[in-house]
Amino acid sequence: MTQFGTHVNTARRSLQEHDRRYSLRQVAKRIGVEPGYLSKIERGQVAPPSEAATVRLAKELDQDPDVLLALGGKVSSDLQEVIRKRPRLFAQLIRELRDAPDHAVLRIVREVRDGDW
Amino acid sequence: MTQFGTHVNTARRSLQEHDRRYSLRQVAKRIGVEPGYLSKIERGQVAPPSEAATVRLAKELDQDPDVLLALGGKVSSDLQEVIRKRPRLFAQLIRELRDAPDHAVLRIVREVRDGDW
DNA sequence: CGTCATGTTTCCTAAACACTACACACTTAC
DNA sequence: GTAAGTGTGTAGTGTTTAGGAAACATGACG
Repeated sequence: MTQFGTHVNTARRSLQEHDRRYSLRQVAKRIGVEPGYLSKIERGQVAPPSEAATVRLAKELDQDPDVLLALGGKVSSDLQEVIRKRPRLFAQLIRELRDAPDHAVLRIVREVRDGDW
Repeated sequence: MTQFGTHVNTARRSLQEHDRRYSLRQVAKRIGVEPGYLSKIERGQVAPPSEAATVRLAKELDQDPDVLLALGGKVSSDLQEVIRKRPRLFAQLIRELRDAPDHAVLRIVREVRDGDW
């Protein structure tokens, strides 16, 4: 289950092809972790990093933070906070939407965005 | 920030009034923790318990698990799983609904429940 | 009085989490 | 050919999580 590592490695190497500032060492330095640690992360030798480090990594590699967090088995803490503020409401909504097809959820997103409440 | 403890204590004592099977010790035994631990939980002397223990406690005290988890600063792992399976979609939806009034969210819940996709 | 049952206090800990430090081997650039 | 840069391996660290064990104090009951 190290989707996380391979995903990061692939993304980084793809950037590295055109820009040698995306070596493991340089990326590690920019996101503020030790090279050895990032190496192990990419090869799934350790668990995915903390939320904060994951988000920095996602930004650095131009990835969607929520997706990368998900690959790391996490959910963004700001989303969790939204749920925790109105647990009954959001729990019900999310469970209701668990098996809904993407397009149905998307339709709701658009509906809400066009703010007709 | 020990909303959790006082909430549990209040709920338990209110049950205890009419039914002495809801002493701290007996509840602790039924949910499978040591009395000393539950005591500390109720007085906020330790952090809220794990998700599993919180859910057992909620059921025992006839409380909504999602609400009690929220008071403990947690979000049910089954909800997290739903989000992690389609992170972009659900992240967008939840952020969109962050500031929506309850009745607007409820309307959507009903809409979805009446399954018109 | 003795013995339940109640809640509380103190002390301890095993496991998981999130990393750092540093030495190593190999390639590339000049 | 050496200096710089690349990725990797081994070992160890501090912190947090999630409790358990056992003794203690208090009150009610028969």
